[in-house]
Amino acid sequence: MPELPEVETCRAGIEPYILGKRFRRLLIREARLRWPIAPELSLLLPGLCVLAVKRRGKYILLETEAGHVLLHLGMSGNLRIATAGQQVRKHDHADFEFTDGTLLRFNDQRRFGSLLWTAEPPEEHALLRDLGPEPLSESFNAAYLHHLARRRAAAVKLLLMDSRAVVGVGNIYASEALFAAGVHPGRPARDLTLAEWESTAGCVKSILRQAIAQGGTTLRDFVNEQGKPGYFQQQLGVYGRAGEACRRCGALIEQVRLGQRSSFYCPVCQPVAA
DNA sequence: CAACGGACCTGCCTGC
DNA sequence: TGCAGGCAGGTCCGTT
Repeated sequence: MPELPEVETCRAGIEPYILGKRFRRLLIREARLRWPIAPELSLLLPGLCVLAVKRRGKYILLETEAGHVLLHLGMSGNLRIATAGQQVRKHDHADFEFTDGTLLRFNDQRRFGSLLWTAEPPEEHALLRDLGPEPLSESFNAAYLHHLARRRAAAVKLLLMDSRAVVGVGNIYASEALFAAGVHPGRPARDLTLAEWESTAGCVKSILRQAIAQGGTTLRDFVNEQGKPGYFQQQLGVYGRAGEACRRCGALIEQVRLGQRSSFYCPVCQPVAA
């Protein structure tokens, strides 16, 4: 479900409810996520304060005096602010309860998400250590991509979805950014010119910024901390639109499979040859 | 190194 | 109506 815009929507949404609050307890209903929730976390968390609510790639980090809670939403994960006594729903795997009564509830149908603890600086954690640059940072630019891709025969879309190359870009926004850039998703990454990387990097940034401004994309079930959907799906140019007319040229949008993921593109706006 | 397939899960939709 | 198969916003891990 969530790519960077949805995770950022979630982070920004929960921040005002939990920043500066003190954990009273952690209730774990189902510990079997991508990795099991460490049982010690229930003992360790009470009494600690949320000093910051940060994001790195698709991870949400809750900073405390003693370490960081690392949250990943996987494909179907979600964080909601619940009110006291609110009915527990299917797949509500964990509740963070604060001393003022605020409840942060983690729901994840497919259990690909994770809830971890690290006492070391989070950037040194095994899961964050090798992550590439943030797409909205200066270091994510054409020169970086051009150099990184010089020996990569794999499709450019797969490079954009490789978290060691850049974080936060998933299946929707990779297709959307390449459409905006006019680059065919299946082109070998090493074949793109510096000018094409210029366009691609710029489009990744602008698409992500627009999606964040719209509260993310809701295809099936993404909702923010209040249970409200995002609105970026109304601006999707190609994702999920196979057989429909390109909004720019009218040609029919095509769908191919790259790295076991559905990929969408306009055959006219995104020609195979540069 | 890079590339690929399989794995982890639940639920929904399609077609027989 | 049931059931098999495919698909879904992620990403780690083992093998070539």
